[in-house]
Amino acid sequence: MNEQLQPLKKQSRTAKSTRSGTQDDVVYAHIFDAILEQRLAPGTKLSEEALGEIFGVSRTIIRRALSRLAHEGVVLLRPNRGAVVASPSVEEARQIFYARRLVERAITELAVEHATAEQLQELRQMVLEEQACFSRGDRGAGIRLSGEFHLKLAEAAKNAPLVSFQRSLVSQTSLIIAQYESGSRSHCSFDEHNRLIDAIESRDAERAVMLMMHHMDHIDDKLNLDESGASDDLHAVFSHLLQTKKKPGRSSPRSA
Amino acid sequence: MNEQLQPLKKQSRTAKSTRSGTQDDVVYAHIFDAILEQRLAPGTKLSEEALGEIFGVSRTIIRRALSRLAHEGVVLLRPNRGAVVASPSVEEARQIFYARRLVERAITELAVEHATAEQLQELRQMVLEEQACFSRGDRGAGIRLSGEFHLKLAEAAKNAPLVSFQRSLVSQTSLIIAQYESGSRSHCSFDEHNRLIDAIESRDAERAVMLMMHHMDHIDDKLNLDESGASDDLHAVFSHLLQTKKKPGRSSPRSA
DNA sequence: GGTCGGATGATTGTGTACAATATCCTTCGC
DNA sequence: GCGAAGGATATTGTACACAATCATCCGACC
Repeated sequence: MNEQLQPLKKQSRTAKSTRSGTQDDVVYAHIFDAILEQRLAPGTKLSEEALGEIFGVSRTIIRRALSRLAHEGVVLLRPNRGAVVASPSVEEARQIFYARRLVERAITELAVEHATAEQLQELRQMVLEEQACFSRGDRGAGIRLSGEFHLKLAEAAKNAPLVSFQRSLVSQTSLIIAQYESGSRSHCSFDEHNRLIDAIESRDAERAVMLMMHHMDHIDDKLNLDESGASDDLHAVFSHLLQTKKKPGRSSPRSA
Repeated sequence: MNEQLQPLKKQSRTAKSTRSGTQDDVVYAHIFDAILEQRLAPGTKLSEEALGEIFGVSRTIIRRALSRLAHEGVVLLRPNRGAVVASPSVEEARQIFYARRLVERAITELAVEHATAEQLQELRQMVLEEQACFSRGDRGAGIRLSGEFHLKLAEAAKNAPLVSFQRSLVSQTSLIIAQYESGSRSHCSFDEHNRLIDAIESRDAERAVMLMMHHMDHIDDKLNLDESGASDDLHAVFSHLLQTKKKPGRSSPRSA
């Protein structure tokens, strides 16, 4: 399973800008990208020693990176049993999407208020890159860039706590998309992203929020959360045999 | 400055239930409590070696605990320069309160929908404890318990990402209260908490949300964020001399 | 006299060794 | 043949030692 990760020492790659230069940022970014681009499947065990050897650093660094990833929810850290790539359940996915609608709405409103011309320009640039990825057939990078678009939008909202939360939500959303996406391609249709930028640029909060909410609808419409293929939760698999059934009860804060 | 922390090995104290028993949880909880109860003032340097000696563990454990605290925003981790207790600026406080209104609204709606009788009972119990603390004059523990009330409410909402975010927001809010609170006492008036539980118990979402929003109003009304006493930001201190002034522009999502 | 520069001390960053725990396989008993 | 108990192996948890970096202080130079 080691070949799925980039060898090492190539920090000029797509992996996040490696701002402060400290080693664990590089490791963090690489594993992060690998998970989001689905080069690491959900449930894969992340051995500290193996990762350390791959990246040429000690377990100390790996451990820190895994800790950060765990805090963001893309890695599950089981005490004394090591780390695995997270595999969100359907219920967890629902909770994440609920939170995401909430945050995206607020971010959109704030972005309409605070986004600078420069930031809007950067957003347009990101949409172009995203489009290029999908047309190139690089699905993994497309999912990742699509997520980074939403993260960039959060930065334009100028609210640090929301940015931090959004980072966690976007990461997990990407994981969910990678896991539950049904057949149809063209995920975050870049067209929607572009129209969203238009609305923000014209400072039309109402329209921007509407577009964002529809965008969210389209994302989870493409997922088949209702009939998840395989599950490792025995109770969920055999739930139809149990007497105390739980209703799915889709709860989306669209009316809020 | 070492005497401000509890000696060690007293994990049956008020510090969080110490669930998994691992050492760093204990250390984390103790430092966390110390900060929230204002036994550690904002800006205080948190030396790894000193903390390690106090708690009788190695720097490895301390480092992990500090890392977690930094992720929650109550500790600032400066590369190569050590950790300090966070001291949120006025602008950061505003952003935190904005996010908190957003989250508290959603949590209240979800709690009305999902809170069990048992959870409501636990909430009432917490209000009693909180009340006891304030009447006993233990201001620090009062602030902390008041925060834990809001955290417990988040758990009743049954949305894991929101709980996690709320934990971070509540921690930082406590820090802000400890830092900016103006004269008047009786912070989170327990009465408001009680009425909130009533509304949730009667499944009256509209009233519960209204009470929660008023509760938020009362909290930041008690803070003097507009005329912060001292600041370490020179630009902020002498902003009236600068030509390009920034308007404060209070932005609260009350109309959302 | 003030400021720049270098040496010194302290503190954090990283690697590694050892201990504790979980997992897996073998073996024993039923 | 199946299940359970025990040990062997591998992996994580913790402590510690060394390297790198930063803050401070003192002296020299302008």
